[in-house]
Amino acid sequence: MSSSLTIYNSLSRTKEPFEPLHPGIATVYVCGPTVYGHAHLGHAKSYVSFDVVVRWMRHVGLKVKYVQNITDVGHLTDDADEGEDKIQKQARQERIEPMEVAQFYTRSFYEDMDRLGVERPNIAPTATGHIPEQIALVERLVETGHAYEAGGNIYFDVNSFAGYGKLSGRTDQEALQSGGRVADRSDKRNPSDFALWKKAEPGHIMKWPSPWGEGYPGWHLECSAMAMKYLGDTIDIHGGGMENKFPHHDCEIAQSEAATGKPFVRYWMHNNMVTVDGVKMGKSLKNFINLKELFNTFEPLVIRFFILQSHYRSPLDFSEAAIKASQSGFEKLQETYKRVVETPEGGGQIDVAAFDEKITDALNDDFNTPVAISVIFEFAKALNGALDKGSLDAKSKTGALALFDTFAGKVLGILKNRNELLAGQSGQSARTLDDVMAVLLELRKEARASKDFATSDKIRDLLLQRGIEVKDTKEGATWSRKKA
RNA sequence: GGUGAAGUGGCCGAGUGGCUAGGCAGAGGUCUGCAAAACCUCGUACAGCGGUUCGAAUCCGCUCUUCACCUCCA
Repeated sequence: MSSSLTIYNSLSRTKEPFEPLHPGIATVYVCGPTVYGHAHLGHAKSYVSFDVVVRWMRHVGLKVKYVQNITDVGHLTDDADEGEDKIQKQARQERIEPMEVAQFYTRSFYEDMDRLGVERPNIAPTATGHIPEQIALVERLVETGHAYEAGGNIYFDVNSFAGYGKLSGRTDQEALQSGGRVADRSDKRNPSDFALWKKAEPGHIMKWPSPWGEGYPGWHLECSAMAMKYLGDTIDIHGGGMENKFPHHDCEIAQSEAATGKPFVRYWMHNNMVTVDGVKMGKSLKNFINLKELFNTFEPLVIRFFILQSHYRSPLDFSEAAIKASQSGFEKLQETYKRVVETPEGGGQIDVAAFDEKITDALNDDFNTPVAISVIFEFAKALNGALDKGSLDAKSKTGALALFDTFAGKVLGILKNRNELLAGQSGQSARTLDDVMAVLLELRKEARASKDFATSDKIRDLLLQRGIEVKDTKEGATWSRKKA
């Protein structure tokens, strides 16, 4: 009947059937944000995408253990022995403690993700909270000869690990060395070697004692240490943004597999970037779209819907026109859902199962949310056709609502809360509003019955001016709040 | 230079050997007192040039263009 889950594995560059290491349980690690600024649209694309990944796996019956870190050690602006800690820099600019920066932006991040309907990970470990684990991993690598000390820093010896660069395809050491910038001033044996632990320079605030003196962990270390701590030496899925394939993820593979001798990750998943006018959006470029600002113009769920209308592995080009188009479609789906809820039971029918299967197939095919959404649109069209005839039978109505609740709601998270949709809000003021609206619509109905269209149109127009839209249907007039 | 990805109708955006993607915008129609909403109909798109094939947007080659990564970044 229905297909089973396949995932595009960045490591093999093919779609593979998903078979977790331990049947029925999926371990998932996704690179979290570095908390030194507010979240932007790029974060939204990544975490909304993986939110659907997790939600879908849970829907198909897997028990998912989802870990997403918070990077609160601000790594350097480059991998050489220069540059400033990003969080420390922000702290200096804001004249506050580095940890205050991290806490502030961590809260900000979750605020934004909550509004986007992104479910919280099961475990959200911080880098600063796992310094001992990171030190232990470095010690293990030093003991096994995969790492060495030089000038107070500990580096991973890339030549000690066969297959370094297998994820990014960057295995040509000659090419890796061609940059040459690092080689000039570093103690590294090989320019590709990367820092596991760095000695704290004078003035460096975020530092910890270690067997090698006061210092701080290298950029790539925390993910390996925390993923293995909470999910085991071999994890099922590791996700993150494409730009982290190299060097970050290749380094994670090297240091983890060198330490354990076991495969680190079974399925690598990488989401594509958000672009603005065709150019990548990034923190270092000035073109990033701050989510809090975007939420002033568009509902968070519209942003989520916009993101899911393209595939996670495709780049998403941001433009106001594109989001507005999504908004129209989004509202159309909410309206259809509302119509189904409110429709009387009668003779109309719809074959829900066929749509259900198509959506399931789409999501099983590497989480193809755009296709799933297109099927929901087809479903809505079929439903509206049936509803235009006046009713739905009990089975069709129940099935249709279940489809919406399951796929649009539980899995994709693009369905408004039913109460919000139906009444605007619940509670006494809403009931009062309903009563008042009923009176107005009754007056308008009487005016229309006596062909006093001047009055009936005036009621409609005045309401519309205040954002309340009146629609005449076969069952009488209905109203809804319309956004500006 | 190296490593990857991609170029689809007005816009966004799936698909990937033959069978309608979908959304938005636009045109016509049904319904309506008029609207709105909904529904129906309408676009013969796949960068270019060759090749493979009965058949290619989909495979192969070349060309052009774009983007990402190779320094922090979801």
